[in-house]
Amino acid sequence: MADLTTNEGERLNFIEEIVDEFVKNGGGPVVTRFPPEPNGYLHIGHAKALCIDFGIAEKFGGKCNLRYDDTNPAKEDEEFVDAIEYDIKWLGFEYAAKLFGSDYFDTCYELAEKLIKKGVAFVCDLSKEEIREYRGTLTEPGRNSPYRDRSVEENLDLFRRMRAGEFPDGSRTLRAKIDMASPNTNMRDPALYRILHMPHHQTGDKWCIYPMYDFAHPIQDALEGVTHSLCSLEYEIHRPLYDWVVEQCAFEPRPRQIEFARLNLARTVMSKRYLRSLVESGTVSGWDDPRMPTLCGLRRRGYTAAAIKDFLNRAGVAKADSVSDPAMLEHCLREDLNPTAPRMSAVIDPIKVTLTNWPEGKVEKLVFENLPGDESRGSREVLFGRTLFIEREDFMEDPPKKFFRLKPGGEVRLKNAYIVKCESAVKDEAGNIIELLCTYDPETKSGENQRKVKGTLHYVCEAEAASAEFRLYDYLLLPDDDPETKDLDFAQRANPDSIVIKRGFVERALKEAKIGESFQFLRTGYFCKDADSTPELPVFNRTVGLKDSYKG
RNA sequence: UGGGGUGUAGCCAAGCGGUAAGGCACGGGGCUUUGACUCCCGCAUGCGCAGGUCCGAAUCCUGCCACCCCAGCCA
Repeated sequence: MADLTTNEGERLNFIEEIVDEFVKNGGGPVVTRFPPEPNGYLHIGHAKALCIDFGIAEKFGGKCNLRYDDTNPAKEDEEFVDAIEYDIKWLGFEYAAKLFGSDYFDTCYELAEKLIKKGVAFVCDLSKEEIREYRGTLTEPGRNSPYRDRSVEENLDLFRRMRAGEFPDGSRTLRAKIDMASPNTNMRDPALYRILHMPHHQTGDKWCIYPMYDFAHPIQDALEGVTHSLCSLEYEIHRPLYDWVVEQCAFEPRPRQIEFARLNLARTVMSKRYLRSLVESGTVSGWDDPRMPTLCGLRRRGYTAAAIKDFLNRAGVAKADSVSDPAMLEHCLREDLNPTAPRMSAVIDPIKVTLTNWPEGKVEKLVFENLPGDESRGSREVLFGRTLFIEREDFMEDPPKKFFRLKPGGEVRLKNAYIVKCESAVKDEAGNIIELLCTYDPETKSGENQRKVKGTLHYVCEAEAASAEFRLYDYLLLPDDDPETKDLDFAQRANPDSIVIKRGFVERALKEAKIGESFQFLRTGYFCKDADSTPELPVFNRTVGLKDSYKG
């Protein structure tokens, strides 16, 4: 009988191996969950967790739930709920159910009473500071709370009154009775419930006590039938507590927590605190600034869901702390965009070219394939005439050896048009080159002549040109090894050139492009039309440049 | 100094006692009306270090080193 779980020969990551064994041992349907806290926007690090949670479910024929981890109303907000769902769907994942941790508050409460009755939880009157003092340190054991031995009746009474709102915030907690001498400080009678007189975005003012993550999460998992609760490495130390809760609540079957290393990207900071500071300080235009590692930022930049997922899959899943190279993400992006993005012409930093032997007023129509190699994408007409614009960097007055572009006396082909020769450069009083005077060879029209020249340039003809704004992005952070700034904190390592705005020209047709549409601008890179575009001035974000093997 | 983890190439990452996969990056070459794409070729006598077991060790054993996480009424 065919193996229904995994393809033969396919290498499984360590989590998949565990799940595979689970399934082969008759463990039943696989259930996972993606548990974001609705307190911010999803970023590419969350996308890794998303890929793992949904990927495992899909690979083993199971399901994955979206469950908001909303046990702390002080930090969360409804506004993030919709944004999170939008991003998940954009990535192409479909959750079996949309749930809130707060859906289980009643059950959590009942289980808390159950633990009190079992004598493994107690109401503690110690203040935050006192609890810290009693907890001990990494090397010294803690001391039992003086309230640890209250009777079940007293604990029950106190807990019910906590729920009834009789006590102020911070005055009491419900704590697990585990082991104040445990070398794992998470096991030193951790808090299970705290008092918080604060309305919750889902449950309103029904509650004034809220369960802690460590108590609520395993309960939520078990109640949903989650078989594998996948999370990042920092929760490894919480696993004994997770298992303790499952054990004490007597859940069967037991969900299993497995931890993996979170995604890190070089020159990219993913912490919510840092991203928030970038937004609030105005360093970036918002959470969806194209320089942000948030999914909305990457999307606006022109990154595709397919490329992000491909990158995450290639980066792999393991337990070793690692820092991935953004070059791999960019590779995946180009690979995704290359076969689909229409080729268009755009000149980002223009310099005027006049073809002195081209008849004044004459305009010729050229034919450009929209996507060479894919005839189904059709072609379009592009105008060509006496006045053109090329990239300033495509001309050098005194070029090095292997400069295949324009130079005095040199020839290049203008893409899909003619071979032109640079006769002279016109300068202003300051010596800046302001125009190139060239001649064209009428015998060299594309497709009609075999004469070859080494370089081919892109251009936009004046008759064709529409003004456009180009936004060129770079990392928000300076390199780690920059001697000037390497020891500074993130806030002081901001890259002043993380955005460079240019004004140039594009083919007229691009004015009609839709917001978010991606193109490859010939010889320069992949760009996507930004929402800031107006009918008069289209704006293009550089998603990623083309690879460039020219060593100037 | 306690406990929990992790160390394989510049960056990820396979490897599960039988003689170091793959991807990215990088270098060289072919093709090219995008210096793109694509196609060839190269890239760890070596697996944190030191011993040991074994015919044979990245895989097993011992010791050491480095890095990450934990002392929230955050998640």
